[in-house]
Amino acid sequence: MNLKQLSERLGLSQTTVSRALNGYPEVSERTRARVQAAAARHGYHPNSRAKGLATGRSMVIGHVIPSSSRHEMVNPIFGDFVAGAVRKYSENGYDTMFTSADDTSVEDAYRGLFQRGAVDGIVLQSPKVNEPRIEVLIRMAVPFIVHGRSTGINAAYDWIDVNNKSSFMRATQFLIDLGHRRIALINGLEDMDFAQRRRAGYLQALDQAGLQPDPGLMRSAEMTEVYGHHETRDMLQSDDPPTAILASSMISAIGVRRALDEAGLHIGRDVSVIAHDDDLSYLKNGQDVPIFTATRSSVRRAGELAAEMLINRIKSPDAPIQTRLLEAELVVGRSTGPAPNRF
Amino acid sequence: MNLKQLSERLGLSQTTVSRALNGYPEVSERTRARVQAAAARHGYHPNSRAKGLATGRSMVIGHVIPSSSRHEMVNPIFGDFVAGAVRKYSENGYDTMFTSADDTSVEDAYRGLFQRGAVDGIVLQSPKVNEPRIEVLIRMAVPFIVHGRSTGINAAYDWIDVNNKSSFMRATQFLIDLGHRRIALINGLEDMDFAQRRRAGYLQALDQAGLQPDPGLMRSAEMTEVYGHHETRDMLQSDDPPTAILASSMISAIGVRRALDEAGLHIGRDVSVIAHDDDLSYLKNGQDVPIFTATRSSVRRAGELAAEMLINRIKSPDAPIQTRLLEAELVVGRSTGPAPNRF
DNA sequence: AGTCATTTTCAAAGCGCTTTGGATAAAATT
DNA sequence: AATTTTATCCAAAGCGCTTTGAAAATGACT
Repeated sequence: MNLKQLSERLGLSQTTVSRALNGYPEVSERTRARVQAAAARHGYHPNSRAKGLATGRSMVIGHVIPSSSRHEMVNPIFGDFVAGAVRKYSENGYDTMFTSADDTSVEDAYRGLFQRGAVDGIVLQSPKVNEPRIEVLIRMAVPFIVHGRSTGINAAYDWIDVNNKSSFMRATQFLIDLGHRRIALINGLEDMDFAQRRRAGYLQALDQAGLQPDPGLMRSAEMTEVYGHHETRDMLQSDDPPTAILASSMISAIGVRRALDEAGLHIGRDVSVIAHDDDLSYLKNGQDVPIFTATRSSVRRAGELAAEMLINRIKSPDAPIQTRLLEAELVVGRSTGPAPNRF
Repeated sequence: MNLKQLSERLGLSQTTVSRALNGYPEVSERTRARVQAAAARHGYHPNSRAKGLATGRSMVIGHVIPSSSRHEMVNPIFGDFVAGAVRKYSENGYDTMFTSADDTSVEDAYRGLFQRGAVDGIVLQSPKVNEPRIEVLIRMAVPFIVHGRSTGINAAYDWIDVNNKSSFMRATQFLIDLGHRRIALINGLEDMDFAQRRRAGYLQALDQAGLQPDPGLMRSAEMTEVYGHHETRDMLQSDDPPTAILASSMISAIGVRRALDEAGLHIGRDVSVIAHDDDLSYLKNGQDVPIFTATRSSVRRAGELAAEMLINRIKSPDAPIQTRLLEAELVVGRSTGPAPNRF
């Protein structure tokens, strides 16, 4: 059932039917009601491709799946971020399109999506330092938003980010206040922008306390459970092991916990742990009492906000740049305590 | 730059340019080369909506995000399944579209996607028992594939599934062989088809060993970490606690481990644990030695296979029904051991 | 009753592509 | 040299919608 057939059945022109359905005022309410009833009865669904062709808008937002080709790794925050965003898109009549691309062809993937008219806007996730994709998007003049930021890119662009630096500074400070001096940082991949900022916060807190950073206590890799376990075990075997550990994700914090358990160490007493908690739906940090002391910021909420900001950008391409910095909350759980072996 | 402009610039008709670009034989190789060069030089990207309108195919596959509205929960396997599928789609020239829908409007979501021509095929994830969505899709005559199956639906449809029953039967059998008699099942939501099948396997193994199932040892809910922890703690407090636990996911198994740790019990010695492992990229079950004894089946691989099967279905709508049952592998790790307190 | 303003409807063009059914030029056949 | 094949290329129609510019119908006002 298409517009033509529907309009013939109603004895009206396509124009009138189209207008009736799209809420234009140039059509009497009686006619509109009649048209809507007929559309519902015959299950008429306007063809979105034809509509897109005619309007020049696709009503679709594009995402590129953030899978690092190196390790075939899907970021665990992906699901929740997307769930938040997609819901906002739907509310505003937008669909969502995904493409995947290995690192070599991301540029083509973005070009593909936008230049062939498949999407009206793009979300860029997991930016690296000096993220080249940002300039690609700017050059294409596509509305986009970055989830995160990219140090080294001076151009202005819309972004939404957690204040990674301040939250890791605060967490480090918290551990220092508890008397810890040997504090390890189990961070994300070096070239990720968020990882750099978190380290900067960590270093600054150490510096303010007059502590020398120890390169042996700063690890970085993809934030898996196995990685958290491996690095922790490694550090525990050193001559001067850490008494506290900052983990860049709940997933690797779980690995940290496993390594501590295996070593017979009690978390929160022998070794303190603070994790960054994205508040994933399947991995809540406890129910009433938090399991881990954590810097918390809901990635699902970030997805919702990112979607709203992007839709605004699409509606007003020339509006001033929008940015939004979310502050993570420090929740104190049972994984932290005073440093042992104090004088 | 569109086809018309490109063809004018080349001094050729739109027909010829279109054919040259799409690999039709009615065009000389010299012309084709010239056209391709010009297209590349001017960054010509055929508009996919126009193409779709003309061909009647959208070259897009639709997914509906499996978020149970009840708990705003995103299934953790979502990311990996999708990553596997999307890659296969790309290889075959398909894009991927997502919609979200709360439980009340799923039918509309599917209708919307297909009937307005937005997608050529649909993937249905996380089917429940008597899944009504399947009949909706059949009635719409849309090519689709189900990841999982649905007990109670007699109609024939394409599906790919893990042999949940046999793998849980085997895991239970394994625990029985180790001398366990009080075996708990921490399962997914009751109404999920996979949960039913897993329980059926569990019950059958108990039955074959002449063991009475204990309702107090069978739990089911959404498979979060907190849930695994909560149920385990609850069961440990009973008069006759289990000596072994089967967990329906790695995530809840992590909660199980946490509860055991808190109770001062040693996993694999005091209490044995077997988990179902979807082989998620960020949550590998150890590297060399598995952490948990587990029934393992890669959900990413399932995504790839589902994509292939769906693309076949789209290509040949009248081909016989395809189904595929994957056998999970039982990997023995360090979370299982002989039952304690034997006579 | 006649005029003007307003409401309601419509025909047709256009969005950017594919594809059908020729037409033309070059090569092969008689 | 005339005819048939074959290789190239093209004009135009069509996919299903929106939207412009105009026409018809209605109502309001002298």
